[in-house]
Amino acid sequence: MSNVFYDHQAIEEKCLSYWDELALFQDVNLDLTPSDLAKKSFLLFAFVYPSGSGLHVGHIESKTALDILARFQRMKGQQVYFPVGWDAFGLPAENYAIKTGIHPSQTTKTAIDTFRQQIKRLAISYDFANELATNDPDYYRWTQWLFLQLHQKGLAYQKQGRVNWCPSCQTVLANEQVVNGLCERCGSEVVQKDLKQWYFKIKAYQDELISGLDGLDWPTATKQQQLNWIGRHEGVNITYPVYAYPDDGKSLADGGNSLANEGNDSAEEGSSLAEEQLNQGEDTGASRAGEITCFSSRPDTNFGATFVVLAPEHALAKQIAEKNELVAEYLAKAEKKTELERQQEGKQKSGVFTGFYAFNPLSKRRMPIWVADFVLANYGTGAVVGVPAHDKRDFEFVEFANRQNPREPLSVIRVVSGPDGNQDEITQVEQVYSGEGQLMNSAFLNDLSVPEAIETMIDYLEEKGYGQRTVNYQLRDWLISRQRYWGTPIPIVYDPEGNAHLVKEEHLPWTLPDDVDFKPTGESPLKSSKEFQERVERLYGKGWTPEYDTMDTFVDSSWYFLRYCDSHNQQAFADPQRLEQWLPIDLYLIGPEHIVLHLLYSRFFTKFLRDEGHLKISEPFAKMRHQGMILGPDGQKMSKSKGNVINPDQIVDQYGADTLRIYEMFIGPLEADKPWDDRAVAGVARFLRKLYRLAVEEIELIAELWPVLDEENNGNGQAGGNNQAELSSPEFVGRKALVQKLQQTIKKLSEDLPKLKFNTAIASLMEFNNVWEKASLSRNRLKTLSEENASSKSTFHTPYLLLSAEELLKLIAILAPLAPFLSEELYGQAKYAWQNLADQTLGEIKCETGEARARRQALESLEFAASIHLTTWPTYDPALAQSEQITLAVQVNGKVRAELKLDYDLINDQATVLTQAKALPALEKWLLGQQIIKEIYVPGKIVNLVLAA
RNA sequence: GCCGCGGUGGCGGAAUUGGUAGACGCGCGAGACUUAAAAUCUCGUGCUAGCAAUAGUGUGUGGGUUCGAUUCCCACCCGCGGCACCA
Repeated sequence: MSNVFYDHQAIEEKCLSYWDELALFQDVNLDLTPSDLAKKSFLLFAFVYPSGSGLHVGHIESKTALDILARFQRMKGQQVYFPVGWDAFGLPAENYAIKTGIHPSQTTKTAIDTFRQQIKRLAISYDFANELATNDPDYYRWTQWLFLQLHQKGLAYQKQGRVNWCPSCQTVLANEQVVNGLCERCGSEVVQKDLKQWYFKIKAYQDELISGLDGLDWPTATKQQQLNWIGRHEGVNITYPVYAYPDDGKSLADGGNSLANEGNDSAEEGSSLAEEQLNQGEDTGASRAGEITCFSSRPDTNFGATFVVLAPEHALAKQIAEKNELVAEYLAKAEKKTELERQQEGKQKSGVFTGFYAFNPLSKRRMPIWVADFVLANYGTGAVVGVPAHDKRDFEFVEFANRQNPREPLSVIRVVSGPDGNQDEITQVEQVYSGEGQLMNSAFLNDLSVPEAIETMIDYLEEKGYGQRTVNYQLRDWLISRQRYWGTPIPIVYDPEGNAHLVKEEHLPWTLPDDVDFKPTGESPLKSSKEFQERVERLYGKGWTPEYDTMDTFVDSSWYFLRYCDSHNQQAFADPQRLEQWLPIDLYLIGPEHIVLHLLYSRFFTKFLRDEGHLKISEPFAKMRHQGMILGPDGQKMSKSKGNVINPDQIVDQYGADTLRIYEMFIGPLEADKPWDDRAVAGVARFLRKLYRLAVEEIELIAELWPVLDEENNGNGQAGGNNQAELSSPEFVGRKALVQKLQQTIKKLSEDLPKLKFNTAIASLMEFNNVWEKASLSRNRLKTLSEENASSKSTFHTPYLLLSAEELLKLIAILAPLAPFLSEELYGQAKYAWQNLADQTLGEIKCETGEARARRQALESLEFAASIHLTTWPTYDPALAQSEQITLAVQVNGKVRAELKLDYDLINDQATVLTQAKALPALEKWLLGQQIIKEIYVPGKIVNLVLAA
């Protein structure tokens, strides 16, 4: 018996071909009946890029997690849809093609085949009948269709402008793909280029992308990151008149108006010289030179605004540069800087004075206008007012500016008091205060709090016509053009005059040509295709040309879940009823690295298609969770260069797929990062081997013992008609504890699996296994003992069962989602061993008693499904799962001093519990001569006796 | 700087409507089997003192609330992730 060997290789091979034969979970019916609708569960795993190196252990973690859930839900009777597909376009395959000359379609196909084979080997129960790949014309035809729809609504547009360019990848990048000034893919320094590119107008949905987050069951951190990225800021756009002075000699085109009647009403004492000069405008020769609008989220501090700064890209800055060499020089320098250089300069301020002034009507102050690259062109208006007392950057800029131009220093005016009413002058950067406080030096705002002052000020500005309430967003439109080959062609053609036209819908899929030269030239590789050019001229006319750019692969991967609803549909991207039935996704498991880009884009597409009448939902992913990363044994992120990569194939070869699955689920919470531990893998393998051995022994024993079973062994653990001696026999006690543990384990798994708490679920199975092992051990001892004694003709001991057939089947069933191979094998063995017992063994048996016959027939009539994975999830009996006795901690003054064994029936009997507790011998020395002033009993939890001090 | 998450034995981690901290696994120690090793099995294992019973102490630090705090509140320290001259 103990030589039972779990031959994982043979068993896995056998199961895989058996499941293939059954087409288990393949091609599920996606047309739901109304009663099935409530039970539908659409489980989605992040789209995978099929890289050449195959599946890594990180993939396996998240795939296994969802697979366990899928299998569990199926056993619970849910209608589960668990599809798979490939994010197959992308740079690595193309770069590989450049190096080797092998066409990306070839490497991609090979990679997908490898992935699919590895996934099957791990028993991930995907529905492969609906598999899709983004490089399939059947798929990208609808990606292109989506482009057409967006274009027709004005949400896909072409724009000339400065864009991020990766010199190594030879393509533009979206803002989201630039990380700290570097290309997120290859790490090269990103430079700016002026190009005409295609954009999707995601900003059209910016408000809904915020409000839509409210009802979603997503981790709060994820929601927060999306909010940060969209970056909504309320504030006010304040417009200031701009003046030039004759001595500066650079008046702008349309100047000439005097300041005349500006700001008479709120005049304060102590006007500075500058203000007086301004107020006397005409006399000093100041001339009106247009106006400038600045965005501010802190208009309450506007009395402390002492200067204005323009971004180098600002229109006014460019205008000034035409007549001012210093400014022109600065703009030229700023333009050449890369994102990285701007960032590396960090807090090092630079800038140049323009010679112009803005007039602050509140403080009656003239504010010198500077140009500096710390102001961003594409946020707000590209111009800001400087409030150095309450903004660190502004203060640092003042320090710089006053070195640069000491003849006309910028001043620092405190307008908000600090904590404890601090009103000190601000002379050092450490004093700059951006927190809340009382307003000061601010006329009608004085003594108001910051929020009050903001409201009062905005109302005032609006009333006076100086400003207008505004909302700004950090989100920018999505640049989707890529100068690469291996992607979805943008369905646009140009007429001979260069005007863009949509490719006609009947020409979709607008196929990616094959005859291209991959060598990067800085231009789109599609330019080299003869076929592409000929196709356009044939279909659209002489002199017409195709759009040579392809789409960002995020376009492909941000609507795939819709296609899953109906992957083979030739008439539409999916059938409307299917979409309505299956969406939204019930659980999306995705790595934290996709939180910003992919999710934002997917939500944008969903909202757009809803507005077009194709979808009824506004949010695609009702519930989302993230898996953590599996780190190398050294606690570092796995990477080839560090040599700490674990190869999953090798683990499967050595220990089997179930071990790998359970190990990865066991090492820690799904969402946490956790290091790989080789020795712990072996521990999991040991656990499964023991479990298998115990189960096989029990299966055999059940089959062996049917003719001689007695009541207590075949029952459900209840006392029945046994006498006292039987009840207290070790085998009865051992069996009873085991059955109780089984009930508790079913309960634990039923609760933990839907919550994705696989680590604790597995721990409870291990606990069960430990109890089982101990019980089995004492049974074997008894057996050995009785065999020895049998020869000397003393007491003969009957072998006994620890688990009944039904109980064992329950155990095998709860194992099924976690260890699909092991449980299928055990299920098959049980079926084989227990069916047709009479045929197998009756010949050897002299006489079958009536009772034994009944037992055999009961065993034989157990119904077996074709697979354990087609059976239903076992139920548990709460009464059986509950121990009859509980152990209660008894505290004295909050410290545990004794334990009280308590019958479960007495759990609510406070008086008895307290009496029993106080009588505990262990408490004697603590209570002796002490007065108890308070007795606390929390039913089932604790007793605490509080003594007088 | 802002936003978010976290800090528990030698290690991964468990336990939260406040109720015996350390489940489960790894490692480690002792023992059994073996000529020996591996494998397997048994017992032990937070720390300190003690042969032991036992006592003290213990969930990043310092306070607070409570009969009782890993859990709640306040302040701080450290780590991780995201965003970042966003005015």
